[in-house]
Amino acid sequence: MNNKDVITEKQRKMARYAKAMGHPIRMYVLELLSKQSCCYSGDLTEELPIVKSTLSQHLKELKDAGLIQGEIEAPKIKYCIDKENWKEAQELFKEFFDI
Amino acid sequence: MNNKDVITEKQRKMARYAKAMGHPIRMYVLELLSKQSCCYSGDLTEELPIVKSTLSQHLKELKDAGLIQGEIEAPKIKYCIDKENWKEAQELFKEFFDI
DNA sequence: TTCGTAGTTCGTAAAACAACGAACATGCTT
DNA sequence: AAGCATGTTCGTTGTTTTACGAACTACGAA
Repeated sequence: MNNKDVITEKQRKMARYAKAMGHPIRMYVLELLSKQSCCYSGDLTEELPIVKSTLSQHLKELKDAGLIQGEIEAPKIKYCIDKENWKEAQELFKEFFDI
Repeated sequence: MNNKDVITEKQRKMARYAKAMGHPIRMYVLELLSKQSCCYSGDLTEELPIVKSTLSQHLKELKDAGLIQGEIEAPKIKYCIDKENWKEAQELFKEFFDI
């Protein structure tokens, strides 16, 4: 109906991923996970200059964006990259930056 | 230098670029400019479902993030990719996604 | 000089984000 | 059952983002 809707689905998806990556703390977490397969929230709270509730919110955002996933490993939660979406993001950025 | 600051300069820079890319309108503009070298604000207002003042704000954000630059060509303003920073972003994302 | 075009800036309002501490939920271990 | 460890959720606060229309600025043309 709206012929002014020129924004593509790819652009929306990339914006969604990019937005999730738009905070230093979240970039830190993503880079860590992309390199070491998994980690626990507690590991991060020790290293990072934020309290656990704030970290929890950042992790939730990354999860909502689909970039990471959490697996219960009581009483902890193991976080890893969501490989499927990670790959999609990878492809999108690759195509976007023409690399 | 704060030695408790585990967040790297690269992570901060990427977060800054990612944040600027974190909106569909801005992704649209960036993709357009990455493909056609330049455009005018008026061209965009016609295509996009937002008013010119809103577009102006988005362009300002892209400019502040360093991803685009504007050149006065009275009475218009010609927008292009900021090639130097674009290249930096390219490298950062490339390294980050390991591509 | 006055008018029109092209954009930016200002003022405003609603929504989203970011951070914290307190309270809560969960599931081991005594 | 009671306590502990690990996180999440809630409530609050202040900031930032997104969007709009109105007002403004800059410049070229009539």
